[in-house]
Amino acid sequence: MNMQAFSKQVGLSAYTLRYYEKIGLLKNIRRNASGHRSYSNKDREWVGFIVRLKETGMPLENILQYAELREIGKGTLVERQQLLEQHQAYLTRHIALQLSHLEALESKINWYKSNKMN
Amino acid sequence: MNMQAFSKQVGLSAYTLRYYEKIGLLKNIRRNASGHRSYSNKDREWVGFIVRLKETGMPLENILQYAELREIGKGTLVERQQLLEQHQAYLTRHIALQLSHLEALESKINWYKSNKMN
DNA sequence: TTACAAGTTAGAGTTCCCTCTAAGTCAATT
DNA sequence: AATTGACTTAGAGGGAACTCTAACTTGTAA
Repeated sequence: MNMQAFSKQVGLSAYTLRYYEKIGLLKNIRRNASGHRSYSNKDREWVGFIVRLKETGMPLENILQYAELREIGKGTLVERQQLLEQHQAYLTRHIALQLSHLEALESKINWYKSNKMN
Repeated sequence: MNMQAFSKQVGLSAYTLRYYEKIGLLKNIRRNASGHRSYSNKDREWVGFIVRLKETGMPLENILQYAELREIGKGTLVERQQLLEQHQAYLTRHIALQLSHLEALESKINWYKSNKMN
């Protein structure tokens, strides 16, 4: 799969995909005869996971850490699990915070609604 | 209330508080005889709301928009309510997304857990 | 009365995460 | 043979949100 199609599929610009490769988040992307990148299904899965981590607020540096452990292989399974569990804890806290913010926002909106009839 | 104490209370650095003033997010902060800022309870409430909006992912530019409407006065109640309702919708979607990400993360963690016994 | 802490300003610097530019290559079409 | 379009690279540029520096003032305490 070429750059353009892959970019559309994963929702990242070609610039961003090259950037992720530059910083080491993506490795060993296959090239075709003319030197163009050719993305595989494995690449799609991996980028999908990167996007998930990113969308939940994990900085690229931390994702990179995970990526490097993954690169090393089976010996790092425990460490990777720990990283994800830490992030899970963070995300759980984050969601709780967002929910409380949503409540506060709703009560502010209700204040506006009741103030309309003044 | 002076800079230092206020900074601690609202959880923003003195730098950030000055920066917010510079970009117009904070206005008419009282000054004492020696020209130092003196924050009021109203200021604390307003900064608290700014922080809430910021923590739920609203860009400063949008918060500034709300701030400017607020500055104008009662005539902008409807507009402000609309802004908040848009943000409420955004936040609701955001939380739903985060929850789905959390689920996916948990199933990934479970995969790690079951792979331990290989 | 000199030292120190806490403030002030304008403006420069930093971090994160892209995003774009310039110059070039390659394969397919006209 | 020339044009088109999608790619390639290294490295520059950009926006958001701070964060810090330098030079200065002011009030308190020793």
